[in-house]
Amino acid sequence: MTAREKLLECGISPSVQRLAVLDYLLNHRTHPTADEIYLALCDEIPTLSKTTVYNTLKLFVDNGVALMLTINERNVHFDGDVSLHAHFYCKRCGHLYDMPYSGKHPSKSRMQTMEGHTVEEVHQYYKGICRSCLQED
Amino acid sequence: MTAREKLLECGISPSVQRLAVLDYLLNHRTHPTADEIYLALCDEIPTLSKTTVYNTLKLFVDNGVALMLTINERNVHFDGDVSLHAHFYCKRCGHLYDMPYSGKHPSKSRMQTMEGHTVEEVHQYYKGICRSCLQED
DNA sequence: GTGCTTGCAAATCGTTTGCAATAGC
DNA sequence: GCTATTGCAAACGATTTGCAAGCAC
Repeated sequence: MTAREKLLECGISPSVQRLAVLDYLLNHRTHPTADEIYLALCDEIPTLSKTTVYNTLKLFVDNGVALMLTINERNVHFDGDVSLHAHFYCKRCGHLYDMPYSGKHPSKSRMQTMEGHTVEEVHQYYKGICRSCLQED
Repeated sequence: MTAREKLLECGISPSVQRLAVLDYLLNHRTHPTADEIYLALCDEIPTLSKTTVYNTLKLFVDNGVALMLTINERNVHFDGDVSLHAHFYCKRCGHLYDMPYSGKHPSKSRMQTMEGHTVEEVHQYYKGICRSCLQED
């Protein structure tokens, strides 16, 4: 499915800016911050503003097109892969790795109830020192 | 174990301010923010500064006395319960509930390796609408 | 009296807001 | 033309920093 089709499916009108942000998310599985996305797209769309990037990412998160990762307390990171998976955050270099999810998988129906609460999102992450940083020691 | 003993055990000198913050965390399982802790302790310790609360919480997190919860992208919350458990965050009221951890429990030895990374912390949380907010609908 | 701890004030910076300009049907 | 979208500039607010004063052994 193309980025354009994905947006149309969610009822989001595919403006140049929105397509560029979604394309970036789908082609760069680096869990970028809003700022990283903004800087990367500046060349391509010189008039792009950071506000639009923030607006667009919020729209994507609200519509289930992207995930908001709040692992790093300084910046929010975004993930275009909305499938159930975990992350590993390196305290030394700040890199975010994808990891398999190790918890109970929620039932097929997207909505699940736990202790009376309606669960809409499931998050799991690990923190530590990544293998790349460990090699440098 | 008293708060004082806990601090001594970790090699943290138990100042009035540090004891007050730890006491607050252990007696209020509400996952408070730095600001909430500051406001609550202002009466007790009129000279307390927010900087000291931030310094103290950082010290606690670095020494495994408290957990830093970055679920809410606006404020960091803190938890004096460092045992392995999950959280539920209500998108409507912002309340944080304790939940059982549903993933694989890490091995007894505190350090665990996953895909070559050294894991020091494991986090799991859910987001949705809590039972209290659901009743209001 | 030396080193750790505290606390004020200012700075930082990621993010949000207000609002006017623009684009697309 | 009307509505949705964009983007600038300013505001916001949680957290950090620099540094001087205070405390404790």
